Amino acid sequence: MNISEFAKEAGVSVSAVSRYFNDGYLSDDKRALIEAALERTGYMPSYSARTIRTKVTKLVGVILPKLSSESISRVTEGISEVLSAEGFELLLVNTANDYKREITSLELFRQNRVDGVILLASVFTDTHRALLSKMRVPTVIVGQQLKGFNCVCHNDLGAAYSMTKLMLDKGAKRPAFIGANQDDVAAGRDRRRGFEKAVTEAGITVDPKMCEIAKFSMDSGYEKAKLLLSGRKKPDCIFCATDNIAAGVMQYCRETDISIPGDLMIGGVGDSRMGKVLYVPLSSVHLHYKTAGREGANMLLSEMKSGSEVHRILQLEYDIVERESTKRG
Amino acid sequence: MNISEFAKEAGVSVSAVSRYFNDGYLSDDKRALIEAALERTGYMPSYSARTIRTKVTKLVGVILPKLSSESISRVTEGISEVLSAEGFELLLVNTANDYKREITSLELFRQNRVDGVILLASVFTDTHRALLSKMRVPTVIVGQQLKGFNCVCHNDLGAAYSMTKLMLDKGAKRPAFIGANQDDVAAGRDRRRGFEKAVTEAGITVDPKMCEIAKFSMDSGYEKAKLLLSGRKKPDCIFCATDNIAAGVMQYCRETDISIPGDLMIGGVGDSRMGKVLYVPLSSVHLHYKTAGREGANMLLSEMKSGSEVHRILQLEYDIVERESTKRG
DNA sequence: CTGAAAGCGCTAACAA
DNA sequence: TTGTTAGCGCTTTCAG
Repeated sequence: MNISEFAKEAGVSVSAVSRYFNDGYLSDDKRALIEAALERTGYMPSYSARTIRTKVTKLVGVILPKLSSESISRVTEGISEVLSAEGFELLLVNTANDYKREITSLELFRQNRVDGVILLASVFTDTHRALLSKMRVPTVIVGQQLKGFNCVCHNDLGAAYSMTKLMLDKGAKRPAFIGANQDDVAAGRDRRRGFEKAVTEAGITVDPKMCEIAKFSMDSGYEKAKLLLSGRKKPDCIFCATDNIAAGVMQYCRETDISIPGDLMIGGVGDSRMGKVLYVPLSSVHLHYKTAGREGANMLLSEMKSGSEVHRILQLEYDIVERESTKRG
Repeated sequence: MNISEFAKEAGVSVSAVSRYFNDGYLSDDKRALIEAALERTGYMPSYSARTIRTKVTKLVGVILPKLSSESISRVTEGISEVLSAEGFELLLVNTANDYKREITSLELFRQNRVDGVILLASVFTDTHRALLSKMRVPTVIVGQQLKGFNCVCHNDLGAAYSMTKLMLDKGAKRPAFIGANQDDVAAGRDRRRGFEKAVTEAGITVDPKMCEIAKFSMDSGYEKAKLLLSGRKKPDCIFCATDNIAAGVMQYCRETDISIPGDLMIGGVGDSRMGKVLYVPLSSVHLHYKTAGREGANMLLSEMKSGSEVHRILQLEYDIVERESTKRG
């Protein structure tokens, strides 16, 4: 059933029906007539027909690298909360860590189909940048800071610095690092820099042999821990760029009877649910993921309303959460 | 730029352009002309205009109760994997455990906007059922079994039965249960029935005082564990309807020095990542969440293709994963 | 193989 | 307030 059939059924004109659904002027009689017919028929206007006229889709494209990650799903939850309150739906693209799909989705969203885009990417290539600057819909990047674009990000450097400093202040002398892909500026590069800053400030020289790069997984953390802890110079603390990596390290320590925090302190980032229930509860840095999602959505919302081209960067702070894994002395 | 402007730019007719994008007949010359113009202009056809004619949105609505749950995100990942391979995008609605939003989203999807719907709900009311039978687009329910509708579900009863039996076979005599909301047929009712079946079969009478209902959270598991373990009749094993609940129980045991599995065996359901790294690794039942998502998507796909009205129910089996928390003798 | 033209269902300008 | 009507950008007959 379309609007004119429905109008006939209701005994009113098409414009009356259109006005009913668009807060237009309408007398109470007509309104009642329409509501009665609505009850009878269950008519609903077609979104696409509306979109073709108004150019408004009430859809926001969300591009993310994976779904089954605690941090990403928290961000998405924040996004969803704010946008759905404003009547937007999420058009979700899970790129499964495939850069190409990030590009094709951006391409897909570039022209039409959505009113705005939120991008949660880990690595930005030149292709990303080129495409992003050609976007014709408002776009916000969450979780990374990219000059010249709207971003909501975390203070990754500060988070890593504080966590490392915490362990150093407790007397650690041989700090080690297990980080993430350095092409990922936030979780990779900045967290490494934070670690290095704290170490250097403590008057210790950063030893490249004490630094490993892992994948975002427990297994990878386990492997890197084995590498670091079976060398001759043994670390007395390990800063891990994510809680997942830290959990892997802990697994290894458990199997090899390395006592935590006695022999080795461990610190992570992300304050995941898992960290709290590990066999030694994990000290970590709480990052405000859900808030990042909310703020990203708010930024997008105001961008969509104003249509302005001012770029803004919002950096969220962090909280140190100390648990047993660093509780020495 | 619209199709006719673009056609002019390319020096071909509107229909040629349309055919280019729709695998229609087209000579190589025109094809080349169009591709050249595409390069120049970056033109992309409008989805809504296409939809208004073809009635095809290439969108699937996915309704879920929350995002930040390991099981749900794994299901969603499976859905996304299959559907995106077929060129569909996901229109995601996070109802935040609000039944009303489930209803309004179903309502929203009922008529148009999406080509199909996948529903991950925990509780079905009469309103759900009424709305579901009025859906005009193919719909599949994942994670629950609802008579008369397309479902992909788990063998929740069997999973609970096997986990409980495992503990009973190891000599447990005073089994306890911490379950979920009984209105949730899968995670609530069926898992309870599975527990009861195993207990009864072992010649033990199910003691209602040994059964508690928790929320889907660690904290709630902790509280219920306190209740069960501070009574005078102390359980020697607890079957928990979810790993999260089990993690809470374990927290309590750790604080009160109850030894696992010596004093108490614990079994969960879901085989979450967390279970593996708990201070006592948790025995659990692996449910094939990602597969459930994939199969749900496949079912929807074939439903959308055939337009048939045959209802199918697919039940996936489970795997027991035994870890330390039940390793006795 | 090609192009002209008739809609798809809706909104909004315009005239009443 | 109301109703009529001209498009929005596209697909798809239909006649060539």
